[in-house]
Amino acid sequence: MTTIKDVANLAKVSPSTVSRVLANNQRISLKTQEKVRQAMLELGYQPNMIARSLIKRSSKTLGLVLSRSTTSAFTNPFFPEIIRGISTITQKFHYSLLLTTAESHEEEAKECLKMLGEKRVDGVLILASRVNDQLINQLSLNNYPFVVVGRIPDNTNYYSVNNDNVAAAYLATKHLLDLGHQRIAFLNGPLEFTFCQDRLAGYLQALQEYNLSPEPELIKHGNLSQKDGYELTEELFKTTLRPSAIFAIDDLMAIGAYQVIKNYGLQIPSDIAVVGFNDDPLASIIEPTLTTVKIPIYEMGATAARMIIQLLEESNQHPSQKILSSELIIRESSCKIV
Amino acid sequence: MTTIKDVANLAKVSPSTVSRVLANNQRISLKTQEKVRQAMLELGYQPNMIARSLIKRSSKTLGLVLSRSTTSAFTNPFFPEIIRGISTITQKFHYSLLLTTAESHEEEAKECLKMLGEKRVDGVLILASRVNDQLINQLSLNNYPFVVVGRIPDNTNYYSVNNDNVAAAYLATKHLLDLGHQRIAFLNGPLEFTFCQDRLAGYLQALQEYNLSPEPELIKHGNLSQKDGYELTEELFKTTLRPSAIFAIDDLMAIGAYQVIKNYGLQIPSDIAVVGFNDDPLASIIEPTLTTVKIPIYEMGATAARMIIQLLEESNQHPSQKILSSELIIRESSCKIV
DNA sequence: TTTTGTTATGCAAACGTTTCCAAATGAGGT
DNA sequence: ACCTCATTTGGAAACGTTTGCATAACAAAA
Repeated sequence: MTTIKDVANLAKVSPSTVSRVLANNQRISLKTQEKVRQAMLELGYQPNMIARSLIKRSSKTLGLVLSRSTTSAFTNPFFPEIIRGISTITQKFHYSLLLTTAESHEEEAKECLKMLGEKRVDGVLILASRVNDQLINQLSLNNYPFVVVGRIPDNTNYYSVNNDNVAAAYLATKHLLDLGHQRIAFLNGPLEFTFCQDRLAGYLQALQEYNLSPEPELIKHGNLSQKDGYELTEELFKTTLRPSAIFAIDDLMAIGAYQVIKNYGLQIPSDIAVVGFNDDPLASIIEPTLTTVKIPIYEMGATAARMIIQLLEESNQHPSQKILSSELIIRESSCKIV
Repeated sequence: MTTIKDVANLAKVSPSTVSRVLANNQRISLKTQEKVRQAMLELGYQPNMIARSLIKRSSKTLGLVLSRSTTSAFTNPFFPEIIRGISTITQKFHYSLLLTTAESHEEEAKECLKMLGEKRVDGVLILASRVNDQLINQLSLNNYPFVVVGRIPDNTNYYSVNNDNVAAAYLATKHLLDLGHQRIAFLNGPLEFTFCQDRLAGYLQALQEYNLSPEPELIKHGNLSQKDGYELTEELFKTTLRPSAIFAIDDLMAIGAYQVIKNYGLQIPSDIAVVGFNDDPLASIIEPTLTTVKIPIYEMGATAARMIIQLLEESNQHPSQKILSSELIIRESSCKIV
């Protein structure tokens, strides 16, 4: 391996000088700079980041743990997109990204704390927060730098990036109300996730604005899967009065609803309108194409990454919450019934 | 930060002893082991992996670069699945995974060599190999440990994991031939990818077995996208004699073909049968459901990870190629015409 | 020439581990 | 009690950097 000493020897200077050239230190004469650069080139020198990390007490690495449970990340386009957003920024700022997967939330927390404790990463990005998240507590207890993608309940005193779940769900519901629908079912996910709470809030807010009182039998909870979308819709269809529209908290659930609706020989949107969430690639391919809310996933990842890097590099930061806005994409599944 | 010295002080032993307890060295008396463990617990000690990496000359980290161009990784389920496979194994063997994204193949190569040169990672996993891959040459030139997921042209003298592309494409084509199809179009990807070459080979092999000579106008090349699937199928439909079946090298292309077929008012599979590749979640949702080849993506990732870890930890390894078999999943798009 | 001041460079310590080698400890045999 | 030998422990160097401090080099002022 070629080290800084080899370069120093070849350039006939001390290692310190080489180090300073590496750091673009101004107090090195142009002559020596040139000499050193030449030597580095000649030897194909690349600094050892491990050694640098040790003395700098910073690995210049961010941690990301993908939990299987987190919004069923693995079948979801969420996952690759957010990584792309994060990665673009980390690269731009010469950071690395350490990735771990976990099968459960407990494991996710464990991995997170381990990465930080072992000094492998300088900070972590947390995806999708829950109502009573021990991990968040532990992180702030240890003063570990972190940014969460999602909303943290109650306490706003953290760094976070989120999309406007309340507003988006409100808009989606309003869209259905404006089409004349009165009985709008809501297929929700587990309430332990704050985004599920928020989208429910948006849904309720829209109903209220139209002076409709929410009907408990129209609000169902399940996992964010096609299967649960299917089953919950079947339940809905067994109620006395069927809904005329379904708002699903995830496109996959909407797909599940599609299947039940078709099984019943009903037409979308004339018999039942459907709106999803996430703008899964599926949404524009399935028939009829699915109206859905498009979240700026890439941007959220990028923003979160920028935020934590800033937090790591500038001392005078204080907690901030960023909210990015989503967009309702209207497609066939909720077009006007002519 | 609590270091090994703090533990040593508290346990009234030397740092060396603590280190040995950490490494489960047998030559430490049970008494001291107990003392040290107690002290570690009390202080909540976690070893600094950076320091360890420096002296051990190993970061216990694997590198993975996802290139945008690589099989259009980002819209593809390939990407999350292979990461899951890799990550499961890295965790099991106490390795980490360093992830980078790149927008082009050149950038991918650059990032790869950088991670290795800077000693951030001990070895890398390369996805989807190309016909004339400079990266592979550079890696082996530098004696960097790597495993490729895919097939390397010509030279077999590397570590690799692949699925049985030739056999799988052969089987898929044969399946169509057995259904009585004679004019089977093949929507292929860029021939610079070895997997495209291999699947073409399988297709040709099946034709040959049925004494059919391949017709150039039935073999089209494009990118692995829905858009190109659409456009290539439109081209196909302008030929004198339309194909009676389409074999697409990727499900997304098959979806593109679906749209053209439907635009022409034709029925799948009665007018035209379609077979895809990859078993994208879409395949089982789209109507009619799509016959496709299911690749053991997770297993490929896991196998590749196991392979490189073995290569890193055991000195007496020599290059080996593993081939995992795929499975043809027959669905509505190619069922028997009754 | 000497002094002063600035600028460029080198020395050595430090980061938190691991591991070689030597020393201390203790048990068993005389 | 002493010696031998095996076992357990500690001291110190090493990994490849960065950086505070000191000094060398040199130009400008006296």
